[in-house]
Amino acid sequence: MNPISRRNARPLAKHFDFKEAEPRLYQWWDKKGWFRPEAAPPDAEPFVISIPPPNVTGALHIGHALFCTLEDLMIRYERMRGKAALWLPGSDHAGIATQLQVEQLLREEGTSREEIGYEAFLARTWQWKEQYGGTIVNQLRRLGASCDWERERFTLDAGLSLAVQRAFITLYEQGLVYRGPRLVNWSPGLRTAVSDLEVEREEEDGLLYYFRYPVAGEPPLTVATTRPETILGDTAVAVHPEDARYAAYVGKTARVPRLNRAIPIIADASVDPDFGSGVLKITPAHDFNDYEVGQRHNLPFINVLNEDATMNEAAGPYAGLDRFECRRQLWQDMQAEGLAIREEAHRHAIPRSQRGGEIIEPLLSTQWFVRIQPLARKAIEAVRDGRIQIIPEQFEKVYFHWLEHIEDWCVSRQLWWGHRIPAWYGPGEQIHVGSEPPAGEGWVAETDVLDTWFSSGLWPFSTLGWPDQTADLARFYPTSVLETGYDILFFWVARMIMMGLWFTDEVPFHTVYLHGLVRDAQGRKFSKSLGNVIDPLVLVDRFGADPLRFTLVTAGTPGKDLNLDEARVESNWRFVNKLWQIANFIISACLRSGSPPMGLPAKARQDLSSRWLLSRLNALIANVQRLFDHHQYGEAGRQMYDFVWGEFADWYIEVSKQALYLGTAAEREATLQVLLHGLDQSLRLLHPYMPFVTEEIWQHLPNPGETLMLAPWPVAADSLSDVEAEHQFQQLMDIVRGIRELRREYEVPPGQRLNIQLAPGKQERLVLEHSHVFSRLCHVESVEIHPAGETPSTEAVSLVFGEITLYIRLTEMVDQEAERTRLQREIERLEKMAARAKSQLADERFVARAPQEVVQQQRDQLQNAREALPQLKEQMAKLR
RNA sequence: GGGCGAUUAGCUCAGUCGGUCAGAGCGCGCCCCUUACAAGGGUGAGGUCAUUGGUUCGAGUCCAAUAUCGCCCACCA
Repeated sequence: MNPISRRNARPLAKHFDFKEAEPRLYQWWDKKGWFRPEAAPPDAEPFVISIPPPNVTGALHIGHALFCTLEDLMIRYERMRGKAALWLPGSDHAGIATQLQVEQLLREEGTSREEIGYEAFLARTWQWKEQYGGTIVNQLRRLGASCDWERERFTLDAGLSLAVQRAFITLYEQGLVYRGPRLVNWSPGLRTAVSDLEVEREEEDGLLYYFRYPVAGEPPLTVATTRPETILGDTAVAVHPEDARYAAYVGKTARVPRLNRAIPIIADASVDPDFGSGVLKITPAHDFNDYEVGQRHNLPFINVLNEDATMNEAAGPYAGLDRFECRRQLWQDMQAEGLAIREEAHRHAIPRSQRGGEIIEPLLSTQWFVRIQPLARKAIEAVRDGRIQIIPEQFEKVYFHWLEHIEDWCVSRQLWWGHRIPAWYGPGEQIHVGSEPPAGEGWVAETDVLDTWFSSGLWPFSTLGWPDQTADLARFYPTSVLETGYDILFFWVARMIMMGLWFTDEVPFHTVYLHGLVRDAQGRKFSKSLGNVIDPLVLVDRFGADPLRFTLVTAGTPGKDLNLDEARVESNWRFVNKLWQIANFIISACLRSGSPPMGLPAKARQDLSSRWLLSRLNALIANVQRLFDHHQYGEAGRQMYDFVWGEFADWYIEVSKQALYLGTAAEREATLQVLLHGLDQSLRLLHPYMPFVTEEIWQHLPNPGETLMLAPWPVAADSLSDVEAEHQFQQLMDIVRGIRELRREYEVPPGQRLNIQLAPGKQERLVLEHSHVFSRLCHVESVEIHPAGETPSTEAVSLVFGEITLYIRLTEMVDQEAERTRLQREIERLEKMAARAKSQLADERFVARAPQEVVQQQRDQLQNAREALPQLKEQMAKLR
C-alpha cells in the first residue's frame, strides 16, 4: 500500500456557498467518471437501479425530487460500500401526454395534427422532444443525481424500439396477442382506446332519468338510466328472473323510443330488482355490464357513437349530434311523447380520462390485446416465493389482488406518437405480425401504436441491450432495487415484473421500494388550482439541494405520504450550516496546532469524553447499518442529525475545547484525532443524504482520499463500544443539565460563576477530574470536596444525582420556602421511582422473565433512589 | 360492496426487536452576541399515545371491536 500523501487542512469560508459549490462539485464528479459503475473494480458486485423514466414532456416536480433523492441515496451508499453502482437514467416518450402537448401547440398555431399529417406531426414531436426533452433530466443533476449519463436511454431509441417489437412479436407467436372487436374505454377527444387503469372514476352529482319503455300488449315498463342517449343503442330490456312483478313481460317485445325498434324483454340474474324500478335497459355496445348480458343472450350490438362521441347513423334522427346534445334532445322529445317520467338527482361514479379529464365512453372497437394471465401467474409467484420483496410489505396484498383479478390488456392506442405495432394487413383480411411486411403486394402497415406502458414494462432490460445478449445485460441484469411511487404499482411495477419474468426468465429486480406521495404542509395534494405547488428547484435555489434532499428522506416513512413543509427544509438548511460550523471549528484547530496523524489515539490516551464520543458514534454506525438493511433511511437520517448536533457538537466539541486550548501537545493531538474521526465518519454517513456539503467539507480535511463519493462506508467495531464511558459521561451530562436548570430556577446571572462542593462518595474522582466540563458548560468556578462534618451553608442548595451530591452556594440567601418546594418535588419523584422499581422487583415473574438488563436497570434505579433520598431528606431537615 | 392505511404536543410528523419511548422540527415563554456557529447557545410550558376490551411480568408498540379521516379496487342502471 502506498502511504497516502499528507494533505493539510484547508480553511473553510465562513458559510457554505452552495450556489457556487453544487455545480462545481457535480461537474467534477461527473467528469471524473465516478458516476459510472466502471469507477469500481471490474470484479465488484453490481448494484443497479433503473430510473423510473420521467415523461419527456414533464418539468421536475416534487415527486421526482423524492424518487431522485431516495435512489441517489441508495446508489451512493452502495457505491461507498464498494459496489459497482449503476443508476441508469432515461425518459419515457409518454404517448398520450406528449401528443396532447404537441397538439395543443398546433392548436395555438391554428392548425392540427390531421391538417399537417402523420409524417409532419412526428417530425414536429421529435423536434419538440429534442428541444424540451432534456429539461427534466438536467434538473435531476441539480439535485445531485449520480446517474451514469453515458447510459442514458429514451423509450423511443432505436434499441429500445427493437426490444418493443421483439417483445410484441414474441407474445404474438406464443398466442398471447389477439386482435378483435371488444368493448373498450374510449377517449373521444383523443380518439383512442385507453386501458382500464387510465380511467378514473369519481363520484359526481348527476341525474337519473326515469322513463317508460312501451311494451306490446302490456303497460309500459319504467326504466331508469343515467345516459338517455344510449337508449338509442338498446337491444333488450332485462328483469330479474325471479321478479314476480315482471314475470309476464319476459319474452314479450318492447319498442325503443323514437326509433321504434323491437327488442326482447329478457330475464337475467345480473339485474338488481331493488334498484330503481328493477328494470334494466341493455346497451351491449356502450356498457360493460350490458356487454356481458348481450353476449349471454346473443343480443345484437348496436354502436350509436362515432369515434368523437357524436351520434352515428344508428341513432337515426339524432345522427351527427354530440352525445350530450343528443341526451337533451332525446329527453325533450320523449317528454313530448309522454315517455319521460322524471329526472332525479343522482350521485354516481363518472369515468374520466386520467389525462385531460374528459368523460370516457365504453365503445365497441377493434383493438389489440395481450392475454395477460399467464404472465400474471409468474409475477404472483415471484413475490409469493420471495424472489421479489415489496417494501412496505402491505403493498404485496394489493399487488396480489390486482394480479389475481387482472383482465386482458388492451395495448393498442390510436395515437401517432409511440411504437407502431409491428403488424401488416394484407389482401383478404390477412394479418401478419412481424417487423417487416411479408413478400408480395398490397400489405399495409398497422397505424396503431402501443400503450406507453408496454415499453416501460421492458425498461429494466431493454435499457441494458435486450434482446441482444450484451455485456451490460450480463453484468447488470437483474437489477437490484426498483424504487418508485406506490401510485404506479400496477401501471409499471407489476408490468415490469410480468414482462421481465416472461422474456428474461429472471426477476427484473429483487426489491421493490415504494415511496408515498408528497403533499403540502397541510397534507393536501399539490394542484395548480389550489396554488400550493412547490417547485423543488425554487427550494434548491433558496436552500441548496442538500437540505431539500435531507428533508424529503427524513420527513416520513417508507410507503406513506409525506407532507412537505418549507419550514422543515429551512431547518435542515440550518443543519447544513451547523455541519459546516463544526467543520470550521475542527479545521481551524488543525490549522492552529498542525494536523494530527491519521487515525485514533491509543485507548490509553483517550479521555472519558473521547471514549464516550467514539462509543456513541459506533452505536450510531451500527444503528444506521441495521436501519439501512431494512430500508429505513428516514430514521437513519434522523439519528445522524441527532448525533451530529445533539452529541458531537453540543457536548463533545464543547468539552474538547479544554484539551485544545489548555491541554498538552499530546492531549491536543489526541483530541484533534477524535474530532477529525468523528467529523469524517459523520460526513461519510451523511454523504448519501447531502452529497454536496459533505464532499465540500471533506475536501478541506487533512489526509482525505480523492473523493468522499468513493470513501469507504463506516463499519461498526465492537472495540469502540464503551458502556462504562457512556455511563460515566452521562452522569457528567446530567450534572451539567442539573446545574443549568438550577441557574435558571434561581435566576443566577450568566456571568456569575459558581462554587460547588461535592459530598464525599464513590464518584468523587469522576466529578473532580472533570471539573473543566462544568466550568465550560455551566460556568462553574471551582469544585471541591465538602469538608466532612461541616453543615452546608444555608446559602447552598443541594443537587443529588444518584450517588453524587453537590452543594452549590449561591451568593444571596436561598429562599428557604422555594428550596423546600424544590426538594420536596425531587423527593417525591425519587420515591415514586423507588416504589415502582421495588414493586417490579418484588414480582418474581418479572425477575424471572424479563431480560437481565431490564431487571438490572430497575435495580440501578432503586439503588440510585436509595442513595439520593437520605441526602435530600437531610437537606430538608436543615431548612428552617 | 370489498381491501388497505392512519389517529402520538398548538401545527407537521418520528418512535426499529414489546422493557430510558413519551420524542423531533416548527410555533410559543424566559435568559444569553460565552473566542465554530445569533444561520447560534441555554432552559421551559405543552400529550390518559382516538375509544373499549384482551394477550403479557410489562403495551404508543401485539390482538379484537368501535369511532373518525384518508386511499385503493369494484359493472349497480
